[in-house]
Amino acid sequence: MTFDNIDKKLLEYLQADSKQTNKELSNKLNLSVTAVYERIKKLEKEGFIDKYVALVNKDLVEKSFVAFCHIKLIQHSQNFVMEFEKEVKDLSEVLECYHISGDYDYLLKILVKDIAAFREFLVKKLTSISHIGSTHSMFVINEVKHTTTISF
Amino acid sequence: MTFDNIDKKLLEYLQADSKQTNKELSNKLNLSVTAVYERIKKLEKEGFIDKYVALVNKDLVEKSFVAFCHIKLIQHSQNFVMEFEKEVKDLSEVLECYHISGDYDYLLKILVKDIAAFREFLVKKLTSISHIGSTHSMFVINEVKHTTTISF
DNA sequence: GTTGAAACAGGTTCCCC
DNA sequence: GGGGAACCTGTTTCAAC
Repeated sequence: MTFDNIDKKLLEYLQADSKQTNKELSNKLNLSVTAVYERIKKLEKEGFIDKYVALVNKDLVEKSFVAFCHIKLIQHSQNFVMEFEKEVKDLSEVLECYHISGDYDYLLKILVKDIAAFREFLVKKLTSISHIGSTHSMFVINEVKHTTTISF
Repeated sequence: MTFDNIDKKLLEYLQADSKQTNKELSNKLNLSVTAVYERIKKLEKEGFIDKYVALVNKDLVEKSFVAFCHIKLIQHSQNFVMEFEKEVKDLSEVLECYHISGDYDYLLKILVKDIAAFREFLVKKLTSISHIGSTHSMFVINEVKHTTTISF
């Protein structure tokens, strides 16, 4: 499909603020409202836009503690990998989980209330998951940058 | 301020899909449309909702390569830290940057087109930033989980 | 907090170029 | 593909309970 520079601009605007009206977008893009509307519908239909969401301030809702956790599995048989990944997906404290190259197998981003809640999570939930060998945690001291926006 | 269980439910719904109508939300929450409307406005005004955004499918827009990059600074004087953080914020390939505990000072999440683009980014942009001591990169083999939703 | 209704704005459709 | 106008759905405001 065609995906031109106007579409890229449009995606950048919608990633910054999805509540803008088509009229506002049409001004920024020098297009008519109809054209903007059709381009957005096209981007939605073709899957360029996954979904529209509200981003919540984690500090105000008492989820201020962020940690990254490296995890090594005991074994790497397909069964072990699949079971581990399935169980991790069900943990609401785990916002992100990546299978990565390097010394460890996985990198997890964890969000909880405070360090006590993190300890609780680590002991009660994470390390009780099947097939975990070792873990290594890093605490976030400061969030320097955090965006969901892909730039073109 | 009051922030009750209905507000939490409401935030969960809006984090999952911010394009729902107030009528749909009122059904799920067993509230009137007016009540939903007022709660949302309250959550926006008090800062619980940072913003509304579109989430873009990175693979369709040719940004399929994700890497995490550990960075150690040469020195940790306030000037060095501030300069480094300022420069990192301006790099569009860096979606996230955290000051963390542990062997390295920072953890960065990088998004680019492919491994060639990553090499380019590393050599041309990242390592030319001031005060960087050493770096250590980990490539994402598979994204097991990735959500922006905070659970309550 | 609820209901209902009125006013308005924006999304959506249609027809034109 | 883009533009303009009509239409229609959802948001916003308000009054009364």
